[in-house]
Amino acid sequence: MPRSPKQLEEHRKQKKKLIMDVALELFAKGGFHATSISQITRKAGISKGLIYNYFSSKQDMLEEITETAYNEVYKNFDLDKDGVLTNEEFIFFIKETFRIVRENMSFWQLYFALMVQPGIQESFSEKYQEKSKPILNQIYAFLQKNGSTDPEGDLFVLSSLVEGAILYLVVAPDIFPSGKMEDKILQACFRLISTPEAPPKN
Amino acid sequence: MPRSPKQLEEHRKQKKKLIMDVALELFAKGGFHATSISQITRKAGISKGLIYNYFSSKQDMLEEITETAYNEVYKNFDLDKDGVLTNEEFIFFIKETFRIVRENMSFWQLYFALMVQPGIQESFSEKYQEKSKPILNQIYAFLQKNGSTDPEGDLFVLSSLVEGAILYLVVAPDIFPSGKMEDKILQACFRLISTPEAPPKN
DNA sequence: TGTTTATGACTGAACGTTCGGTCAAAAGTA
DNA sequence: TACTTTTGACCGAACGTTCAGTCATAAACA
Repeated sequence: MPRSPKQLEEHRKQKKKLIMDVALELFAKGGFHATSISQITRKAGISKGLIYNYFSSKQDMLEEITETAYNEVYKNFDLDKDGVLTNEEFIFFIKETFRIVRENMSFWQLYFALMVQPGIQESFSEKYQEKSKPILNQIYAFLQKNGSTDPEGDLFVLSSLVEGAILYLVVAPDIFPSGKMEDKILQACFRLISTPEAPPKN
Repeated sequence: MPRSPKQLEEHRKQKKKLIMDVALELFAKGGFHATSISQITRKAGISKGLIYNYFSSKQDMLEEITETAYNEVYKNFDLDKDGVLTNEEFIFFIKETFRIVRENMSFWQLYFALMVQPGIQESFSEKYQEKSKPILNQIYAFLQKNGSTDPEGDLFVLSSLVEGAILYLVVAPDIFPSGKMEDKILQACFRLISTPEAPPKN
């Protein structure tokens, strides 16, 4: 249809993105199995067959969507890796987390669905753990630096708190007064990481 | 006539429970839409038709399962209602929560799936909120008693922490060293509810 | 003309659901 | 006791429907 090979590739890229965006939204809202190819094509304004010019199967589509989405997510987490996190960087990290979740609600909805029901995408949990490991390691080091005697356990507690809050944000975004709650979670984090002897001045 | 009505009813009750147990497990593991009636009947050792002597539809089955399961869950939460929670009762409450989750893993897996994807069971989230409201109210009062200046916000933070931990417990039960982590969560709760001026002796 | 995107009617498999019918067991009858 | 009647749990083939995926064809460029 278009002209040069360059333009061609560009066009394919855009079409693929359109399909993936629509599919992600429908998968997130209704679930993978409950969403039909026809629904996707209807909403994307394309034909059924075209899907299979871009993806080899519905399953493949899901995998490409999750792969792309969490690459998108994690490329935003480039705190300088060399040193251990400062307090400011930790605050930034938490705020970034909430910002990213708020801007990719559909993905995070799908994320929880795939976490809870691993049968839908076999390797999702493992892949995700792998991707998030460097970040968790930084938090781990941050906890050690802050005098934690059980950084593993404290990391778990912190993760629970943040993941729980994200779950609320995703499940009930209109109940969640996000500005205030972000601050509350941040405060709670500092309460949890500070050693009992020396409470933080923050 | 044939069997006595008493015997009959008892038998029906048991059969229904068998079907519901099997279905709950499969729904939890594989998801509602991905689980077929045939799978359920195969695992329960019954015929396809029998399902429809006990339930009017697959959807109805899901609704009866969730209704029964969370009645089961909440009947165990009978702390004496009159007064405000003591510290000991609060500790008991958290420990009970984890115990109940550990003993009903399948339900809680399904719970998260239905929370994240409300399309599967329309009224689930609302029904669940209604059931859990009295408990949350008790915690709310407990937070007020403990000097919280923002019990609403603190309740949210506490809920996030506990729900996040439960999510971990459900998603990765073998990674979660449950004994230790329960204690950690409990400690974290007390850190969060204590006023900054007067840290708890616990 | 040759190449590639795009279409949508089509297919076979699998799904939830239905229904005519079977059968073990209890109650009635003698 | 032995035979008949009556019940409802139970079965599984078959139904209509929906699904993911296919393919012959057309349209739009080069």
